[in-house]
Amino acid sequence: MRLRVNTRTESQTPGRGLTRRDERKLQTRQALLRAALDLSRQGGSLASISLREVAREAGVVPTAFYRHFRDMDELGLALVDDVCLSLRQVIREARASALGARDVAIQSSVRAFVQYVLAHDRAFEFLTRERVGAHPAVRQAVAREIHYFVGELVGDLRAAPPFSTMPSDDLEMIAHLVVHTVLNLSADILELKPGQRVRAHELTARAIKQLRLIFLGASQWRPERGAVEPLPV
Amino acid sequence: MRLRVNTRTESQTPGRGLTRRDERKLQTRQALLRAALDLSRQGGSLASISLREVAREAGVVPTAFYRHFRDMDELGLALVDDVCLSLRQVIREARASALGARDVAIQSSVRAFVQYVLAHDRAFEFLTRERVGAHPAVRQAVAREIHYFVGELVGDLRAAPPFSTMPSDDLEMIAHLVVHTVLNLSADILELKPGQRVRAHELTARAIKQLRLIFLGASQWRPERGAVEPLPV
DNA sequence: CCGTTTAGTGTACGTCTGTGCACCGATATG
DNA sequence: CATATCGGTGCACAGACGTACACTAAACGG
Repeated sequence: MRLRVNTRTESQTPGRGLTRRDERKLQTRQALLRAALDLSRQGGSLASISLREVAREAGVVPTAFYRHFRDMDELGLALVDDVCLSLRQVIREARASALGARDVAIQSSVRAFVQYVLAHDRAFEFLTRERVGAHPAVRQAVAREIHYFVGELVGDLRAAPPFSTMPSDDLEMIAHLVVHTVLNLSADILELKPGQRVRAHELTARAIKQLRLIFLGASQWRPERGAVEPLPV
Repeated sequence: MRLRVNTRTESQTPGRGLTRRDERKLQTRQALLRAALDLSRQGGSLASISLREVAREAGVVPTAFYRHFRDMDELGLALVDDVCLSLRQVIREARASALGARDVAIQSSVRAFVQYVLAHDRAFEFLTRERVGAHPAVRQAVAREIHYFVGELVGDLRAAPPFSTMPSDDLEMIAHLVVHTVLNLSADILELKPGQRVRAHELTARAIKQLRLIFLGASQWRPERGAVEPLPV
């Protein structure tokens, strides 16, 4: 049963816009993506859910799946793109507000981040899981996204006093550490059952301390001593 | 076709020893565990392999599986125990040798760790993956193991000068950061294709720097400034 | 020695899976 | 307005899955 919305041939998006068919197609495509996201949440991972389940959840017959994706692998990649796209927006805002005074900024932006994680829990859960999940291509896509994000943080840091004179290697090393500390916080928080807000606060407090410690170390960091000899083996 | 090894009724393990049956059983039990480990490696995760696959790989008929485990979930838990047991030994040695001079110890013990990871790649790969895998019980088991390990590191650190006077909270916060930095290194290295030793060295060097930075921060850490106010929300 | 126990076998089932194919009907297009 | 396009449907199939059951034979304990 499908409602006929409008019989008039109105092309609300004049020249380059989507046709009604394209619009419909995009709609079920996103229904499939959403279904996969939801199922992979309760099912544990992408690898443990089936094409048929996804189609069923999306309200579509199994074979219709192929009009959008070749297989579950391809859907996985699309899902990474989709999730990361909507997340970048959100992260960019957080970054923007974190460029103030150092010490107080750590606390406030970590808290903002935690709020983002809780608000977009399905997305973060998906990423943390598929980062080490079964599909190599999906893993790489997530890794690329994280790398990209580390790069952005490097850019941000370079603007601040202690980092402006630092070699790129060291800067990236620090950004990498920061990002993974935060991702780790995210994973820990998402592991909690819905009721445990107290525990979430403990975890957040710990992460804040960890970041403070990292920035404390960074302020004392002397690049030249950081040289590491090659492996003797 | 099975060889009859010995017709004599010899009880080589006199009183408390295993009977021949128990011995046989334990043997196929470990064949099942090994099969699951191998398959979960190439298949991507425990969740994406089947009971039948495991049985096949172990060289037994599917229904024989039930003589050892109720289902794949239970095997997963057993596998965590098994893998962690054999790993603790190895880690304990690494810990023991890391209690020397601080700065040089970081470098050498990280390198030792990397060697351990490469030598026990199947085990580490399994743990990194199932840490955020599909089975909640398995996830918790891995988390418990990591927590246990953090505790051990706390004990080690307490022996050294800058940490002996530090509150337990802060000490645990630092140990947690160290452990996860190292786990992260492990995950990154295992993601590499077999041929990329150069890249492995880069990753190791970065992790060494990160740990140096952490310990640098730790040496400057003032506990009283670390207080974090409760969430306003 | 003889009866009991039990790890592993073989067969059999119902269910679910991915996917090929022919088809429909709404939409787009010349 | 006639025609071509194409997202979604329905059916069919072979194969893999988990698991129940009856069974065999080797090792056990009295």
